Amino acid sequence: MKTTIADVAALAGLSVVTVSRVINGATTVREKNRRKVEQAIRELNYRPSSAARILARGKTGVVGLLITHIADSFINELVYSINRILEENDYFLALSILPHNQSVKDCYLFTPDRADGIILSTTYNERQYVNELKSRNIPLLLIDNNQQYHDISTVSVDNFKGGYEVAKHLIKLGHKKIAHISGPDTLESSRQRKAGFIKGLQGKGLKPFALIKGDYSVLSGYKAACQWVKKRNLPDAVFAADDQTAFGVIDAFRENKIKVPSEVSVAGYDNHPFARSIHPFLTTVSQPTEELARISVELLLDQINSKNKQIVKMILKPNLIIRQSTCQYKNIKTGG
Amino acid sequence: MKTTIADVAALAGLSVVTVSRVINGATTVREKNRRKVEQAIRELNYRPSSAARILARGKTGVVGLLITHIADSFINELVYSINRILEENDYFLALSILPHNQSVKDCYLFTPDRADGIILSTTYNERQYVNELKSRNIPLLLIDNNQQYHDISTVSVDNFKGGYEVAKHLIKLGHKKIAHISGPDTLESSRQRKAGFIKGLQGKGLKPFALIKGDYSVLSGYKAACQWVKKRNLPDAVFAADDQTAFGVIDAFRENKIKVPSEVSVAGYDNHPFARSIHPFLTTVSQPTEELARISVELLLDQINSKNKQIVKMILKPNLIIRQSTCQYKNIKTGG
DNA sequence: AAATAAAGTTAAAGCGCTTAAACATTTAAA
DNA sequence: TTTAAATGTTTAAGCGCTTTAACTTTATTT
Repeated sequence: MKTTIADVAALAGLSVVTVSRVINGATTVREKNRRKVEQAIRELNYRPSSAARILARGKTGVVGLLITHIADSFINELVYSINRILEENDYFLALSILPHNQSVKDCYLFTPDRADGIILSTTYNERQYVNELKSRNIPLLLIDNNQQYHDISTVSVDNFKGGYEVAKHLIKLGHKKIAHISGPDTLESSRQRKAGFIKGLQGKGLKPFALIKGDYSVLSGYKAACQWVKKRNLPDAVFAADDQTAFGVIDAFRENKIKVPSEVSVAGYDNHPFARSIHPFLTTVSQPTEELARISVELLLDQINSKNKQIVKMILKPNLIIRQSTCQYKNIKTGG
Repeated sequence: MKTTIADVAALAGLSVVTVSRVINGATTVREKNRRKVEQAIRELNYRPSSAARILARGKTGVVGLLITHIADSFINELVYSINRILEENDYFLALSILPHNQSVKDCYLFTPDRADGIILSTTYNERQYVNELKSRNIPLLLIDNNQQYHDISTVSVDNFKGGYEVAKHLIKLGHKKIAHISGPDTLESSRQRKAGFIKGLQGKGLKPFALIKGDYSVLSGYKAACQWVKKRNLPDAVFAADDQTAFGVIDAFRENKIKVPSEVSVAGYDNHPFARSIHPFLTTVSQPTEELARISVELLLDQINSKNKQIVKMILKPNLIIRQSTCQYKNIKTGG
């Protein structure tokens, strides 16, 4: 009932070994016979059983990507890039979702013989997850998280630098009263962006106008901005720890007839797709997703193929994208 | 080097068959021996090879979910729900991404022995994808797409009804000049929402104030609203085909000092997470994700286990969620 | 203590493929 | 034609597990 390699061999009038050679790209097969085999495969709509191949070869040809959340534009791009780059290298991508509070051990990718290596991307619990995955003894790479205490390779983007660059940009525009709405303190990315921002100000002898604790949400930005409006004490510029927060800030200012950027400049972080469609177009920081994906995949494949087993910690540079939501300081405050 | 079931048997002082029985939950093992086996498994950190099991049993215990895009709040919830429900049924979820313009045949899940059944969720090319997947002769279910011409089971949400309900709601509030900004005509969901909306108006003898073609984006809503403002001819209410479009509409109105909802009511579709954080909170239509996931999984598992091979076409009802962006008609137009 | 039921064991086959070895057949080069 | 190189074939083992069958040991009943 199930067509096997033997069926193909029979139809092609050749041996199973020859068919296997064709499938696996051996060069020792005459062109004419290769054609016969390919024809038979097509006629029978044959595809080799992955389980049998994995068992026989001792490797899967699969890289697993373990992520904790998917509805996030950054992760989305990352997944696409990783998928494409793996394809270029004749590997498959298997994606696995790790719901909150669930052990890695309960997930698809944890079972042996599903993947030759795993890329982990998580914003929390990374220590537990890494330890659990390490117990599987499989090549592992942590992406977008440069925790230093793990003996595994890591590729991430420099959030400190991102925050620093935003500060530099806003200062250069002449702003002095610069506020920051951070993300959750539990996230390394958030802590780094804030630290970079503060450092950037310090370099020019400035202190933050305010440091508000947010949570990477529209609402947290909205509320922070409302507070400033209420106190009639507006900053010259706001650096929101992510674009969603920035959207909330802009929203609140507009509701209160405070013009962005002429009265207050606003910058975000992430280069969310909306950043190009909301008004005004948002000044933000974009992460080099493509590069992040390529480097991660290459490092992991090297590890899988034992080309290079060294632990690598790589930190990529983010890019400041200047759009319409930030402009030169003008001192025409109305609401302040 | 690799620990196998034989190693476990040796350490436990029992036979391989007994170990296999414990692993597979057979009831014919004495409690004492079961403990021994479990202890040995723990000591050796043993997990059976999935490839070997699949090969031996002829089934994978995996359900594949094939999706075309992930950064979408609806899909996100759906994936989580499906994952959880599969878990309850002792199945694993394997997720596979299908990039634009790529054949299903190139993706992870298409290879034999990766999954016992596949759930497909796509907003385009569904005919091609379904045909390619059918050639694999594997239980298949199409989710959120009630195309009638496929001989496969389908579970979807009634977009027509959703559009109809929004129309009814807006009419009940006293609005007469009701506009619609649709999604792409290539999407069934968009066509249905529009059709339901028009039908809803017709029932009360109304015609759409305008039917604008959008594309499920913030910008398309923004532009449509700007046009109305420019012509100084505002609708009483706007039904945007999705929440993102609605966000754009609200954005444009606010920029032009037109109050939502007191001057124009705005309704969206999808119950996007932002719908609860943007101001005003958005009246929208939510889809019964949990139910969608549960029914789909159950139907597919029935098919896999040959309990029920019938083709089922199920259409679930959406829920209108009334928030702050729609209100009673007041005739206080300023911009019209 | 004998009879019966329950729990384990050994042996063997098989899932579908890859890979190596030894040998046989073509084909191309000398 | 002879020889060597290139292709194929057959045979066999093995990847790690499940499952069945036949049989043995251990526990439970009467």
